[in-house]
Amino acid sequence: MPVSLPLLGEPPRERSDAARNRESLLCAARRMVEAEGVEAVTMDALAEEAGVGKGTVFRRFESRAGLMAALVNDFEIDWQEAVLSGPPPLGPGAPPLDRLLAMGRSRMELNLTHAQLMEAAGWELTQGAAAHSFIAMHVRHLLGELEVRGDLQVIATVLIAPLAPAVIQQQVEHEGLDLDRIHAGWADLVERVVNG
Amino acid sequence: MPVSLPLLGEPPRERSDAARNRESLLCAARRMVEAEGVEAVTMDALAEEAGVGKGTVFRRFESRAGLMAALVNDFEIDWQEAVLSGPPPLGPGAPPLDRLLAMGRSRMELNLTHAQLMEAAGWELTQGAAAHSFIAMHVRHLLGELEVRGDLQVIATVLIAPLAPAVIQQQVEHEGLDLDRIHAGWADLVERVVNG
DNA sequence: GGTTCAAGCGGACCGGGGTCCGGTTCTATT
DNA sequence: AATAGAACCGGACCCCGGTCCGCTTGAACC
Repeated sequence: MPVSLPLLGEPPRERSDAARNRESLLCAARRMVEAEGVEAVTMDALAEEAGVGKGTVFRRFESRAGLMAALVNDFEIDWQEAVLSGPPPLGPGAPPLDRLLAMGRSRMELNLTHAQLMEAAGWELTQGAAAHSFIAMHVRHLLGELEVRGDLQVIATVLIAPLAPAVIQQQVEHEGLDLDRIHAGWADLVERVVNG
Repeated sequence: MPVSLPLLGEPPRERSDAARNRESLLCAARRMVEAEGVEAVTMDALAEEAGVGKGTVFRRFESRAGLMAALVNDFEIDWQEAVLSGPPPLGPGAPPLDRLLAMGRSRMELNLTHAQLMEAAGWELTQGAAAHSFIAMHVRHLLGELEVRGDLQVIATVLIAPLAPAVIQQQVEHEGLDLDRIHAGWADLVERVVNG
């Protein structure tokens, strides 16, 4: 009979070989993305590159989207870190409006840079929810400080929607706009909301 | 020697059997979507249901996304018709702000109703461009009538982004908001832009 | 009606995502 | 150290989107 019940908050630790494989897979994936682009990262090719079986890849990451999400997660963590405790105006210390505008700019750049990766990660749906909820919370907070009235939950979502990877990519690659102009338009709208 | 050169504007008409197969495939696809949902529409299953070979399906519609786009296109045509010449406030005859708000509401409903179909059609990227450009033009036009100052191209895109199927679906299905509330938030933002 | 040939047709085939299960390896317990 | 059993491993297998190519058919001109 087991002496200690498994604690709820303590998932049974990952075995050492499993951890090794996870690292190996993530490294291989990053290498392949860097060298040949996102589309070249086939689950079979990745397994071979990392020297493991295909089943292992799926065991670790559930799906291709899950793998891509794990890659995106690194950037996401760094970005959230920068927002929560980095230097102003993105981080704390600057006036709320400046922080909001800096957030938009920074997010546009991040989403444009990793648009393909995010799309492959099924961004709009699964993982997007987590990232979205962080950004939405941040934006609601800033809107609150700016004493904006109204349904902040919906307003935050509406302000965030134009930052989506597909939207930015569409404007940059098919409409020939540059980030400065896009951001200026978005900032214009934000200011009207705040001053309205 | 051919008596008449093929006129440039006149693509060599579709053969009758080809036209028959196209209709047959579209009908079968609509039936399957209705009965079993979008995901059940496999290219193999569709071919069998329509009584044609798989190659024919791809000849007609290029890809699964192309097929879905063809299905979406019907609704899209009707909607554009309603905007261009339907009854107010969506169609012409109402004040610009009323038309703009009605457009948002109507589009939200359309996008929510056909969210799965639109996603399967690769909405955000290919076909989305055509639909987007119609909506964007319409919104720019209304913003112009409302004498809104600024970069109308970018502002229009920013106002349209929150209407995207994925965004609406996310709010309705994962955040438990209803369309009335979402539309109210969007309308709030639009009014601030117009009055700002 | 006969001839011609581009257009259409269809199913065998391929590559990639995802599943499964028998064999192997790690770790907790004694 | 030995044992047991859970976690892990890997590759054969399945399904689906997409391609290819040899055969068929429709239509336009004689």
